[in-house]
Amino acid sequence: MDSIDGLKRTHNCSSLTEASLDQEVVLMGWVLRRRDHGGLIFVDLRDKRGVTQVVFAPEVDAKTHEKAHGLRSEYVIAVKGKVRRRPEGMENPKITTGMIEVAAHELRILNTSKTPPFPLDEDVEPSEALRLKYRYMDLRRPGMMGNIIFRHKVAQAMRQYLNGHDFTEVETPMLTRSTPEGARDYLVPSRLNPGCFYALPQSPQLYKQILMVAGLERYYQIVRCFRDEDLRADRQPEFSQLDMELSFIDEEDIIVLVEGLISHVFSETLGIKLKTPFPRLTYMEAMERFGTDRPDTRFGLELRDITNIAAKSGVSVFERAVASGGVVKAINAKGMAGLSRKELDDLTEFAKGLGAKGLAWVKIKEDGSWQSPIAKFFSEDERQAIETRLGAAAGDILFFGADQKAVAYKVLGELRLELARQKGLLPKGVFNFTWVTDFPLLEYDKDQGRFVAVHHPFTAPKPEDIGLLESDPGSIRSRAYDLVLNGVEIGGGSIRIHQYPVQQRIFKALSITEDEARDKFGFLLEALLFGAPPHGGLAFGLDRLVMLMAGRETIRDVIAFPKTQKAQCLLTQAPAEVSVTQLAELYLKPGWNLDKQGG
RNA sequence: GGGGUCGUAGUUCAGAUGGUUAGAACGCUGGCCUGUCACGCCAGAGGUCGCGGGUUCGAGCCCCGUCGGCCCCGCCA
Repeated sequence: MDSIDGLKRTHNCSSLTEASLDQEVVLMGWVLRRRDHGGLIFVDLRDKRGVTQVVFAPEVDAKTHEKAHGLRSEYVIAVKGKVRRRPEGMENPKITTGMIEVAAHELRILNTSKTPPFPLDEDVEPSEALRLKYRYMDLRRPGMMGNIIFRHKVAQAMRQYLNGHDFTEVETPMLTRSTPEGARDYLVPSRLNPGCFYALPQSPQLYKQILMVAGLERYYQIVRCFRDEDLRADRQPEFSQLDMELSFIDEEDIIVLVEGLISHVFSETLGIKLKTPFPRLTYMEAMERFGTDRPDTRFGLELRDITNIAAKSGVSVFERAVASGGVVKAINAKGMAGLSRKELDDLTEFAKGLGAKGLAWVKIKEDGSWQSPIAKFFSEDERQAIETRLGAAAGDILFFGADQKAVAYKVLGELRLELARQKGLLPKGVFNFTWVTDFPLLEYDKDQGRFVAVHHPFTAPKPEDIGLLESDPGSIRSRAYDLVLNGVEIGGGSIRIHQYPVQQRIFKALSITEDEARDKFGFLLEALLFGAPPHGGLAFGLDRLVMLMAGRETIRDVIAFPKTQKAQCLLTQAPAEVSVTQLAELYLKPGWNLDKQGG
């Protein structure tokens, strides 16, 4: 093993071109591959930036050539040599440095490496468990390294834009208090306050509102948030938000600002010019046309309502659904009448898995007739009416969902996505943004027997709806807005309540008692009494945004050290048991791990 | 809490209906090779088939349990 002493790296492995011919250079990095021809040895040297071919030849330096025989994958080396043009016809157009090579006359082996647990070239994808255990090897792969660097660029572009718009970045506490509403908290016991716990923030919501009361006017923060809920491809227990809050603004100001921000980020990092303003949908429109509040607008297959036609048809499941207050929605899957019986059975199972009782379908045959288990129940007029409403033509297949609104929307909304996936209707490299506005402020929670906030309890109601707060809380619309990208919610926010009496009324509608409100949110309520300005904001899911921009399917690929679905870190083995002494200091009793403690 | 799927060599995978000694490719080790770039050629090593139990004359394959990765519902953003 050799020392780095006396050697200075002069270039990285992507920077050498024909402009550097005949220069003496020093490169340092990892051995990606060695092609040993006996008399001549090629090494692909990789560093953070790229790959450069190094040649070891006896006529350049016999000892160095001899030493290069011993190189193996992932050895860390430094080479000193001369940049030369590759012989005619030996260029490699696949790498940026493919026109040149470095003829090494000095080789230092700075470290050796065990044989990697999985190959670092990206032809075969190792299992995720292995990648996470050896994350440092996984991150060496150019794709993953690229993701991490790209994420940094996105964050920098965000900061650059906001710094230029009079925003101030402020850090808020990680050790905060647990509040009701929202997700389950991660708790941290307090040694100095026996029996008391901090909570890790689900978001800096209350702090950023307090900053507005403080008069900061424009705040942002790229901040870690924690939610102790079950994981998904796009959900980690800790995730990052670009969190923003502004004073003296309304919805329009925020939407315009965010469109500028996103456009700047896309332009700076991907070179893509986005078209603004982004399309907007109300929550109602989104639900009725796409069956979800986060519509993927990259393709059609929109939902249509045929409740009034189906109500009178002889199809008993339709009639029953309508009679019990439900709806009948339909999708026209254009040109998909070729779906096989097996495929239709699978789609039916898919629908049942989402709560549907079944999945009715109608194929429009070439002669215009209906092929369907339920065809016989419809009159000619009803068929006509349905075809007209759905724009149906020969070769189409229609799917129906008849149920309570929530179920019918969900089933057809998901079916729409599933059909799009199966038929390849989800183009890569297309970025369809949609604002969704006019969310309901409250929804009734059957389990708790009370209304709960759809967004959070500090969201302002629409002024024209506020009169309904006591009479019909479920119908009030809020001043909340979500930003959706390709069917993924990447941002959400609202105009907040800044007047004490309004906040009081909302708490009351949420069945939060005055005592409880004072106990849990007293500091905010009091702050509202000291000249709180009108304010509102928005938070972006940074991981999700970067994931979509990078064309990945899970946020784990854009997080350096993510956790598994069981919220474990395979690299560090966190979470882990702690000593009884540690527990005692925190006034916690051991013994809750019933399996291992034998009850 | 629930549903689905996967687990076989270092890696990615193949192993119909249960049947002799569990295979391939890449990687690894040794040898040869002066224009390769997924170098080539020759030889070789490498397996508790996730783990435990059961059925059977016989289990990688069947059954039960369990552990782990992933996807999804609920939950949550």
